[in-house]
Amino acid sequence: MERDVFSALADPTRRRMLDLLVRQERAAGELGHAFPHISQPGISRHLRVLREAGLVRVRQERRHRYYSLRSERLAEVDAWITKYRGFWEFELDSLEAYLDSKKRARGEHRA
Amino acid sequence: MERDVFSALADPTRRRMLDLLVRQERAAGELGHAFPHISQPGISRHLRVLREAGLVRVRQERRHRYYSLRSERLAEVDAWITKYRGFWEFELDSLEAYLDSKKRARGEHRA
DNA sequence: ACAGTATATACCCTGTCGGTTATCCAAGTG
DNA sequence: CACTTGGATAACCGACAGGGTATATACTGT
Repeated sequence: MERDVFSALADPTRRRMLDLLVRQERAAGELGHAFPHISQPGISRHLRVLREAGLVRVRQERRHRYYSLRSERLAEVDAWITKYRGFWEFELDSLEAYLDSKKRARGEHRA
Repeated sequence: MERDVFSALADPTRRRMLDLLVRQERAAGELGHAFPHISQPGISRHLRVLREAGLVRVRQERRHRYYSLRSERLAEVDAWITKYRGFWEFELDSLEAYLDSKKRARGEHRA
């Protein structure tokens, strides 16, 4: 338990699994069908990692185990990256300003 | 080259390095001082991973190599997580609505 | 040219990851 | 109860990640 969220997200298969869970919960087997090249135990272990990272929850109904997204941990990641958001907005602004100054320079040439 | 951003972010040391670069560029050695338990080559290799993931750029000046943040890739991660943002806002709304309905229920009891 | 500082690379070792097959368990069904 | 189905766990394996020490490279000042 208590596994690092970022390392859980490091694997592309697991990221795609989360993608599949955005709109609806899905049974483990259903998720598995999306990855025909991975064996059933492989799928099960990926799901375990996601569980241990707190990224999904499971609900048992009849014979099926339905996985669904848990928002909290993803929100943490979002919070982390928010620190940087201001930064790249600044960089893009700089680029824009640079291009803008160039354009203006050209304009002045012609004027 | 061309290394996966998510796996580069999977290591906590590398995340902290990025944190150190948010406000200013820093020389490799300067970054190293923040991690006294890791040897100089270890630091250098973490920086290489960040470089190969496109998360930082390097600039050589005199004897120093100054690392600074590159926004593009972080913006990609942000774009990825954006798909989920709506989701957890929905979940939080649901929670809020639930608590709200409870409060209202209590209110009705008293009323 | 030499010594010193800043950083990267080579090489090795160990632990973890992701995959596989075989097996187990739990739930539903005849 | 025996059988099937959905899914998790166990045991094993090759690849790789991340750490260390030793060494190479690059630039500076003398």
